[in-house]
Amino acid sequence: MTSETFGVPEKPVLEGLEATWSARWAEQGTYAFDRSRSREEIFSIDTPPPTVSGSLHVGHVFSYTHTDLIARYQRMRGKEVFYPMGWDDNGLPTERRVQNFFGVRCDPTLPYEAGYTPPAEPDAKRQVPISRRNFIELCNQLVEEDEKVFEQLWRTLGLSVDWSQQYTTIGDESQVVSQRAFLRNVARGEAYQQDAPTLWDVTYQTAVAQAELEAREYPGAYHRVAFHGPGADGEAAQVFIETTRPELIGACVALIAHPDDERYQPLFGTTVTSPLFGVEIPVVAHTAAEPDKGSGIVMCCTFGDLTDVIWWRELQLANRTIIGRDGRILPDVPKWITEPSGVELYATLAGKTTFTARELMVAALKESGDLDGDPKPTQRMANFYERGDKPLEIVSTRQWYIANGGRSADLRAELIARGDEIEWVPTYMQSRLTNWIGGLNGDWLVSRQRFFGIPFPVWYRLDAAGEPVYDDPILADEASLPVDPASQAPPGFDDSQRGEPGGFMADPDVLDTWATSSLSPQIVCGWERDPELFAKTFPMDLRPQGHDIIRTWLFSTIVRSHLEHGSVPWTHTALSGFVVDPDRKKMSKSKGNVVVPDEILTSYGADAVRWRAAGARPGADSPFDEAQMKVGRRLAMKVLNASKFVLAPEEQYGLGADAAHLDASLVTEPIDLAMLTRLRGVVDEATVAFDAYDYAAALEVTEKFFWDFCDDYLELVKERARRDDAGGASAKSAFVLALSVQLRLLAPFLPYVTEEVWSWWQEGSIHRAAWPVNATDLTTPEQDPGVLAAAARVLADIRGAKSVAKVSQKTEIGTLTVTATADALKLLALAFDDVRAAGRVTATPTLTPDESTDGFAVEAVPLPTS
RNA sequence: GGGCGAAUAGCUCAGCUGGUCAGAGCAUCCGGUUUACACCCGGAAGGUCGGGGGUUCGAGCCCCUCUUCGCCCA
Repeated sequence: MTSETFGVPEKPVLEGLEATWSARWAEQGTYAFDRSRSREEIFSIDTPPPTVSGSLHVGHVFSYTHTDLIARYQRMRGKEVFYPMGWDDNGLPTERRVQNFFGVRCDPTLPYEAGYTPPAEPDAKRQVPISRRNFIELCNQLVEEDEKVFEQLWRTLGLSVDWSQQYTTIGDESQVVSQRAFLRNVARGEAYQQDAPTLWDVTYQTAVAQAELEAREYPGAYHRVAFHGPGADGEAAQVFIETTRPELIGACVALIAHPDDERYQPLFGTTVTSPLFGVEIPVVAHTAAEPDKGSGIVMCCTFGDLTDVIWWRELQLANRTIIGRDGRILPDVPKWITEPSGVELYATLAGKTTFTARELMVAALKESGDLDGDPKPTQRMANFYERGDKPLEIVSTRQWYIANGGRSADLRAELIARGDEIEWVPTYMQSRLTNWIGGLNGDWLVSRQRFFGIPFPVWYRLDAAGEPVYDDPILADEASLPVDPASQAPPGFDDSQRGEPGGFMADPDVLDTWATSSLSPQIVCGWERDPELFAKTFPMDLRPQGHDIIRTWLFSTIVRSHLEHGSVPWTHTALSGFVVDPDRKKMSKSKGNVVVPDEILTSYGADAVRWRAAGARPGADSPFDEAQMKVGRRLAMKVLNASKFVLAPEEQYGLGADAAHLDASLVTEPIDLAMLTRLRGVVDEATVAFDAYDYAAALEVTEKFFWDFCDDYLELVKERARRDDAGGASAKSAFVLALSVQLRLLAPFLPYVTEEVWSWWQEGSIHRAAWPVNATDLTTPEQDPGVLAAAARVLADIRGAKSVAKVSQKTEIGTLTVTATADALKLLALAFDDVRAAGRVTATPTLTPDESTDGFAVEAVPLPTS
């Protein structure tokens, strides 16, 4: 084999490696999944589908790199890696992006318009209403373009994904899986519909699940308001409550105080009347009332907050809804308000926003004298939908739920136990799941009043009056999935009966996006579609994800798998931290501190960016620091240059070593053997670290060795390596043996530069090569690594002497005295010729044994330069 | 208020079950045009390991407590 076949470039560069090799990998199917392998040989990864309507930032780049490190390691260990990529295009983020991008909005009442073209100059403020089908077409069009951009970025980054295995959360396969899983939940009684108080976002006009809540500070004011009771002797007595929401007085159903609160004990069981409306209100006791808050007695409404819901449920209070889904006061005067003045007041509130209604109420309370003092401003915690900017209202609506343990202690215990079956990286993250499950207080609300999502495979019969019969839904047949009930008629009906009395109507809602992504293992593994694949990949081996979505994605995936399969969805989960800006603040678009991945990939190269990502340990947040990328780039560059030096022919000033030198029997020099002995330790450590998903530690130990290899060993031995004798052969063989092992150890981190170098002298892709194993890759005899350490130590002191003398490192050493213990000197002697050559020691050195010395004492005197 | 995590050189972090554990890289400073590499090489300086207690022959490492920061949940 001559060097012409492969060839080492004169001046290797990093530029262009991404384009060259990502194309080659695609062409040669380097990362293609071979499904003929057995379950034991397969490692399956439940990749997080990124939200395509968002933009990728450097945090994504880091966490996807972390997964890829594991994928590449497992592949080199001989596993067939099942590594698909998904795109999360389902749901509200896409709707919002389509609205802004095209300047349209969905109006489900409009008819479909074939060949519709959106406005040429989109105006986000004047969105053109279009039909649901047109809207969805635009969603599909946009996500397709977004997904191409994402794929290109992932390919450049070098993710070893099998690109033939892609899915989207809105795609047909996801629809089939989501609908089928839902139908089975219904059949087993795990999914049900209920008319119940629901957290409602008035902006997006949709129900919101507990997991999507976010508590935020919200400015408000305490209003001290009088309710009226009969005094002891028939005189009117006043009971003061403090509320931040006086507009809800008309929805008041009870006043509640703590049972031990002596101030209010006489009132329990009696009634008072509400101010302005004169409605009779019971006074009751409940332990959730806080005596030291405000006046200690609180007004319970339909519904001001989640505590009101608890009271409503536990105390069986009346339902007095006055706020509609649009967040405005309902138009009709409620039947419980009968006082003429109350009716009149209500009429002025009807149709107003809660904000306006509050102002009107405050004015009326002031006038009637029921407001005590001025409102006291406060910051209260209010629940928000995580994407919304108005506090959530609680309205009564009919929604679909899936059991998640929120209403069953047994199920909670089972789900917590599933968490125990999973290996967590890092382990402490498990407590976040356990705590979350423990704190659940309601089932999982899965219906959303949105458009771009997977529809419920459900219709409702219409009775003779045209009213839907919700108790007896018509469910789609599994064989007919995916189904769109809005355009398809249920079994036994035809479309002319849609909306007619005696006919049917479609369930108008779509499934929560988490209801689909919670099935990602079922989607990618081919549940019910490809039983052979499913058996070989499920339960999956690894779920990588961010720690911020443990309560949503991780938890809901466990729920679905537990309910459907009675198993965990995967055996391991690895949680990535965030990339934070240098001030340790989370990166977000609104703060303007987002680092765009393309820029750093272009400036430093994929290998350098991956190197930096690998330095962030699992679960730990990592501040972004561009200076760090330079270090990764330097490592990649060093790999190129050191490899070139070893492999290039002599006419290129290389050592001319090649694959033919991969012969352990040629390595005879003690220092060469010592270096390889140390490398064996590195292989062991890196392997142990990777097995524990600690890629950062694997990189650290490998990198440390590599720099020492370059700076000390290579420098010590390179003169001898040029010789044409046994000593030269020993060095060349040691070089290529060490290079082969190190390239493979670095391959998961630096896939481009290691592949490039591998191609100079080896057949096939390094990424399909075997992870180094000492028993086969490093079979040289054991040698005390102290030989190398001693030589490196003395060489460092010689360099130091030249540095202090401010002379060139080329300067010859005239006097050299080394003092150390006899044993240490013995080790040094085994490599002393190399030390003398590397240090340019021309004079005869003096070696002085001294058992009292610790380490080496070196005195080196450079010769004066002429 | 509860849970989890973190606090080690100017910066980013290693320091595994207590005994060469006071380290690395970056930045800084000094020096070197060295036929692998100026996208380089060598060298130096830098910290009473957040504060206070305790356990121990011995503590960044274990226990208690306080302070600060981050995330999650109330």
